[in-house]
Amino acid sequence: MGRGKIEIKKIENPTNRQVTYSKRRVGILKKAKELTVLCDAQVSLIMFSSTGKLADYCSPSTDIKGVYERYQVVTGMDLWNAQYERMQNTLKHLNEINQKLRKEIRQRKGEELEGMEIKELRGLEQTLEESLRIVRQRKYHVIATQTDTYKKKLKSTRETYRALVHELEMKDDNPNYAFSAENHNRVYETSIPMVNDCPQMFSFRVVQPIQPNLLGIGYESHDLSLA
Amino acid sequence: MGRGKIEIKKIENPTNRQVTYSKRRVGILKKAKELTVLCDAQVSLIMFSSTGKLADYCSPSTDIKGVYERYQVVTGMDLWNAQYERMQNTLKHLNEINQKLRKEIRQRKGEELEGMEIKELRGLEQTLEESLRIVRQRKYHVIATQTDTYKKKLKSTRETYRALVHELEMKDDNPNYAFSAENHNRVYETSIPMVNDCPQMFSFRVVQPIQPNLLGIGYESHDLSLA
DNA sequence: AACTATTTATAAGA
DNA sequence: TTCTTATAAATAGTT
Repeated sequence: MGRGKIEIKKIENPTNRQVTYSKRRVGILKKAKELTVLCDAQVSLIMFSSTGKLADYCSPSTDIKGVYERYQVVTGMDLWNAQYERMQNTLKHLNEINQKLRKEIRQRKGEELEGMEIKELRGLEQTLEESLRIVRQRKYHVIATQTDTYKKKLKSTRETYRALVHELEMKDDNPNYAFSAENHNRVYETSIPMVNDCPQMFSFRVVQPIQPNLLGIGYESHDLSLA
Repeated sequence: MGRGKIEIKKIENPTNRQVTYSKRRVGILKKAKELTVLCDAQVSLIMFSSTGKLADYCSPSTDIKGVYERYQVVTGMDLWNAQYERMQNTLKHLNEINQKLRKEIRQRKGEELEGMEIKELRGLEQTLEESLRIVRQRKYHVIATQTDTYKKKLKSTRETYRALVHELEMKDDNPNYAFSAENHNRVYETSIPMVNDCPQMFSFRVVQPIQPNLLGIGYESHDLSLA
């Protein structure tokens, strides 16, 4: 429909192609609109030119999303539902695991024991005894290790101190007195924080804290609710 | 372009509308194909007639999903990604929570204590002691309740028995002896299962089972790995 | 579904 | 790009 008939194949001249695209784009958009109005149809038309420019039309009775959803329903083609459902299932599965884990923790805490048989209660008691044994053992191990470390540090500090005192006595008549005094002071500064670092080391058998939940991370009441 | 010019407004006659739709549908599909070939464009055309019938075309260089995704990218319009990302985040969040729960359980079991300070270890020890106390208390409560129940049943059975023996003596000379004997037997049959139902009731202080994990549901090693 | 008079779209040129 | 215009193509009304 023009001055001459054209063959329907790619227009190689880019300028020509672009011009034809512009003209025909207007034409097809007009056709889409007319079809919508005349025939009460729903039409979605999306075009990308060879240069990547977008042009689109959608009947006013719907929108792109609506058209694609309807398309999915009619064709049975699956554009997103498979992935969506897969995620939904994973979510459900994760939630179930979550519930089981919480229940296990609650029972280990001694909550929610109502439904348990004697046999189960004895099993739970036993696992708790075992856990307690392991934790105590670990505690004593850590205490022993730390005590040992601090003893060594203390001994080393004492030796350094003695050496410096000795040095000081040797240089008592020396004019460089100030230099030795500096070292002297530094020894005391170094040893003080060692004691403050772990005050409970010297009282671990005396009093147990009264509050039940003094544990750090992992034992506070996390905000575990879902958004 | 026909015998007469028509106004672009809805064709009220349904037959006429359907005929026009059929003709124009063919026309616009042809236009879409020509545009694809001539101008090297990507075109997606989806139409629903007023009766709901679907007709569509898509350039062979792509597919519906591809066009749709490209459309999203170019327009910045968000059709599915928001929901998708929201789910992705929820999934991630749930996984993190599960990891924390697992860690708490492991620590309560006495595993993974390597990184813990003395203070934390003492807190854990304390909570385990408290849990153990509660579980024991509960166990004794259940045992006491059950023992009580069985004592009462036993007593009631004994009384029934005595009453029947009494009845038997009273009717000793009676010709209906067979009837009384039946009742007599039934009393024994009823009392036997009561003892078998709960054999551990009479031995709960004697021996603790050797296996550490005799607990029922909630304490087996669940398969908690994700699919 | 086919025909065809007419309208509409558009290729080529300006 | 836009306008013009000759011509091809689409299609409304008819059969």
